[in-house]
Amino acid sequence: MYNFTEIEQKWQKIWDDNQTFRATDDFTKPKFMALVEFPYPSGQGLHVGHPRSYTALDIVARKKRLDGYNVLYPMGWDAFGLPTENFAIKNKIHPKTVTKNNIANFKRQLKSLGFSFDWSREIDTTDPNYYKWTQWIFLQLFKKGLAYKKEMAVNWCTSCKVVLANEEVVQGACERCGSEVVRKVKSQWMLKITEYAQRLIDDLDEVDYIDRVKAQQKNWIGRSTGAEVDFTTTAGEKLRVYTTRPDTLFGATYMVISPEHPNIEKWADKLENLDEIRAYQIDATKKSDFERTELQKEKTGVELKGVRAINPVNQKEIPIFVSDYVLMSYGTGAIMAVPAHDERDWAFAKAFNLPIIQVVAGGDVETAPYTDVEEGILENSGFLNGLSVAEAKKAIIEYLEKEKLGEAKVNYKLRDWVFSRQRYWGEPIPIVHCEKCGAVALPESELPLLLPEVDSYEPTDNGESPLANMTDWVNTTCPCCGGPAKRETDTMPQWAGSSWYFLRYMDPHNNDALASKEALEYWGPVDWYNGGMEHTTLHLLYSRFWHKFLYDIGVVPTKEPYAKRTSHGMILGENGEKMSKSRGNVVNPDDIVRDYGADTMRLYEMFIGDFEKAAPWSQQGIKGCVRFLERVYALLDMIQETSTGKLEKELHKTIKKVSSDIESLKFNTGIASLMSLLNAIYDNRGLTKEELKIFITLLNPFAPHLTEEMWQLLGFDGMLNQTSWPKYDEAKTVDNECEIVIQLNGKIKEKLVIAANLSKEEIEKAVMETDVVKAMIDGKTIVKVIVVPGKLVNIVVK
RNA sequence: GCGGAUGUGGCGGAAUUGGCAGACGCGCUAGACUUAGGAUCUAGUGAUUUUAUCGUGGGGGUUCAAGUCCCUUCAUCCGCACCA
Repeated sequence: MYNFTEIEQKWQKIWDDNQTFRATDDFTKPKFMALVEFPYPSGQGLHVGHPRSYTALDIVARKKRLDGYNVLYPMGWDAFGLPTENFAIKNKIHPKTVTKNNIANFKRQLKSLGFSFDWSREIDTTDPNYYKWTQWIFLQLFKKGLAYKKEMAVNWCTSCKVVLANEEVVQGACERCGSEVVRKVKSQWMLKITEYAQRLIDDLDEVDYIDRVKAQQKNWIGRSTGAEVDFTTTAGEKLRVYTTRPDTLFGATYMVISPEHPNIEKWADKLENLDEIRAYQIDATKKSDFERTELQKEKTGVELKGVRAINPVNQKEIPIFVSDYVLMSYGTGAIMAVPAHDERDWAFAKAFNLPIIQVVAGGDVETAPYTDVEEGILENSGFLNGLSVAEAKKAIIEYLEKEKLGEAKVNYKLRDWVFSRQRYWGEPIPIVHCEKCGAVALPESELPLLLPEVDSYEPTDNGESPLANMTDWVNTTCPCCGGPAKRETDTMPQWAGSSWYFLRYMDPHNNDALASKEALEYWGPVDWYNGGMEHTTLHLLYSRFWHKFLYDIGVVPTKEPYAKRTSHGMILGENGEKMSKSRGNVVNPDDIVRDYGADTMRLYEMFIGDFEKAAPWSQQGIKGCVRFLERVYALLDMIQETSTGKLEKELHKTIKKVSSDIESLKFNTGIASLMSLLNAIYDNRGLTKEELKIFITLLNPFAPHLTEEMWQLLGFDGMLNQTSWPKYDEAKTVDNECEIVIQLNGKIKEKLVIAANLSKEEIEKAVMETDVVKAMIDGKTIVKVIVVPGKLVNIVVK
C-alpha cells in the first residue's frame, strides 16, 4: 500500500518549486505546443470531464518532453460570461470577486491532479492586460470594415425586460420568470466571418483535424451553389430570390418571402390584407429560426393580396406568400417555390392548394416531391427540355446572365457573427459614437478600455447594457472631432477572448504586442489541440476566422492556428446520463483525488474507454486502476539481480504499443498493454532494476507522481520526467512462431503452431500434411485453399 | 427537422482495418491465506439442448471469410449560431 496523498503532494511541491515544466524561450530547440480548451471557471468547480482532456494532452506533453522537445503546455481562464454575471446579480457580489474565487478553486483542483502546465504563462481573459489585446483585435477588424452594425432580432423577455440567450428561452418562455419571449430588433455589432467562408473551407485541406470535425465545419459553413434570379412584380419593385435549383425555374408556381422582408413595407399601401400580414409577422417574432424551419411542422403563411410576381422565363403571373419557413438571414430572404421538386415547397403547396408543375421527369409529384438531381431529365421547361439537371443548371444560368435576369451565386449557410452583448461581464467594445463622425475607433493608445465599476450589473429596463446607466463613463469626447460623443455600451461575447488565447500563451507578458513576432514564429501553429465536440462549430470556426484575419494583417505567420485537432467524448454519470446537479449524478474530482489519489484518477479517466467516445463513470471501475498502481509499487520488492530474459520481447512490444497509442489517442489500450506487461512481470516473479526503469518510464506520463517516487527510491539520478523515452528494437518485437487457424469452409477446425517466417506455399504444405486436415478433407473435392500468412488457412471443399 | 456520431458478454471496452470475436479491467463463482477484510493470491467466467451449434441493435446482400464492405430499418447521444 503506498501513501498516494503524501507522495503526490511531495512531487507537486517539488515540480512547483523547481518550475520543472516551464517552457524555455530557447527558440533553437525543437518545439511542441500542446493545447487544451481553457475552462470557464464556473462556481461548481472542476467537472470530471475537464481532466479527461487535460490528462490526455498532459500525457502527450510529458512524452514529448522525454522525446527531447521544448514543450509548451499552458493553462488559463475563459472567465467572462453570463453565469458569473447572473451569480453576481443574485448574490450581490462583484463578478470580479466571483471570478477570482472560482479561479482560485479551479487552480487548486488542477494542481492536485499533477498536470505539467507551465503556470508562469497562466492567462485570464478578464485581466485588462489580456483584454487590451482582445479590444485591439476588434479595432483592427473595425478598421478593415469587418466589424459593422446591423439590425438583428434578439430574444426579449417582456417581463424581465432583458435580452435572453437562446438557452435561457425554454419553449418560447423565459427560463427565469416563465413570461412570453418575443423577438425584438436591436442594432448589433456584427463580424463579417462570411467574408472568410470559402477560405475556412479550403484551408481545412492543410490541417490534420479528425474527419468528423472537418465534416461538421464544412456543413456548418454550408456552401451551396445556385443562382440569384430577379422576378418582376405587379408593384414595380423586383423581387430577387436565391435558389440552388435554377433548373426548375419553369416549375415555380408561387413565391415566398420571409416575414421580415423589407418589400412588405414598400408595398404596404398596395396590400389589401395588410392587417392579416401584420398579425402573421408578429406571430413569427415568437418563434426561433429552429422552430420556423422544422420540416415536419405544419406550414403556415399568408398570401400577399394586391401584389403578384412574374416568372421571368415564361411571364406567368404567380402569387406571393409570406411564410416563416423562409428566413431573412439566408439567401435573399425570398424564394421561388417549386413544389414539384422541394420538400418544404411541396408541403406548403399541399396545405394551400397551389398548383404543382413537374419539370423534372421521374417520380409522381402528386404524392411526393421528386428531388433526385442525378437522374432526372427536364420537361415542361421550354428550351431546357431534354437536358439533365446538371446541364439545365448551366444552361439556365447562361441564359439568366445573358438576359440580365440574374446570375450564378455561391451561398453559405454561415451567418455573420453577432458580436454584441447587452451585458456587464464582458470586454467593453472600444468604439465611440459621435453625432458628426458616426462610430469612431478608440485610439489604440487608450487601450485597454477598462470595464468601469458599477453598482448594479442588472441590465437596464430598455435592454441596454448596465454600462448605459453610467453617464460619467458613457459621455466622452469624439477622438476624431473632439465634440461630445457616447461610448458604446455593449460588451463582447465570451467567444472573443477565447478566439486568440493560444497566441497569448506564446508570450503572455508582452506589453507592446499580443505576442512578439519571434514567439509567434517559434511556437505557432499549435501542434496539437484537443477539446470537446461541442466546440467544433462555433469556437473552432471563430478562432480560425480571427487567426486568418491576423494573418492577413501580418500579425501571425501561419494561415491556420491549429495543426492538429482532436476531440474527446463526454464523461457521463453512473446512470449513463449527462452529469448534472439536477440529475444528482455529479462526481467531484476532489473526492476521487482524496480517496484514490491523482494518479489513479488520471489512469482511470484514460482507461475508462475509447477517448473519442462518451463513457459512463464507474466507481467500481476505479478499483482496477488502484490495484494496478499498487501492484506497480510492489515491484520495488521484486527486483532480480539478473534478467530471466523472458520479459525482453514483452518489453519491446509494450514500448512500441504505448508509444504509438499515445500518438493516436488510444490511451485505454496503451494502459491495457502496460497491465499485460505487469501480469507478465508477476508471472516472471520479478524483474531487474533496468527492466523496471523502462516500465516506470512508460507509465510516467500516465501516473507521474508514483513513477517519480519509484525513480527516486530506486536511486536513479535527477527526475524521471527529465530523462528520455525508451526505445524499442523492431526485431525484438517479432515472434518466431505463430499460430495458424485451420478453417474448413470458413469454420475453425484446428490450430497449428508453425515458424513465423514460412512462405505461403510452405504454410499450405505444412497444414495439408497434418492428420487432422487429411481426415477433414477425406473424400471431398478441394475447390481452393486460401492462405493468409501469420493468420489462417481456409480450405474450401465440396 | 438539419448536420455529426454511436450501437459488441452482467458492465466499461478490445479486435494490427475483410482473416481465431470478447484483449485489458470491473463484476461474478470456487478455492487459498488468514486475530474475518469492501484486503491479497490462485483458478474459472459470451449463450445454449456442450462431440456441437448460435452469437457484434433488427432485416437483407457481397465474399472462401463480415463487428468491419453495400442496401435498408430501429434506437441512443452531441451541435444548431446570445450557455460555454
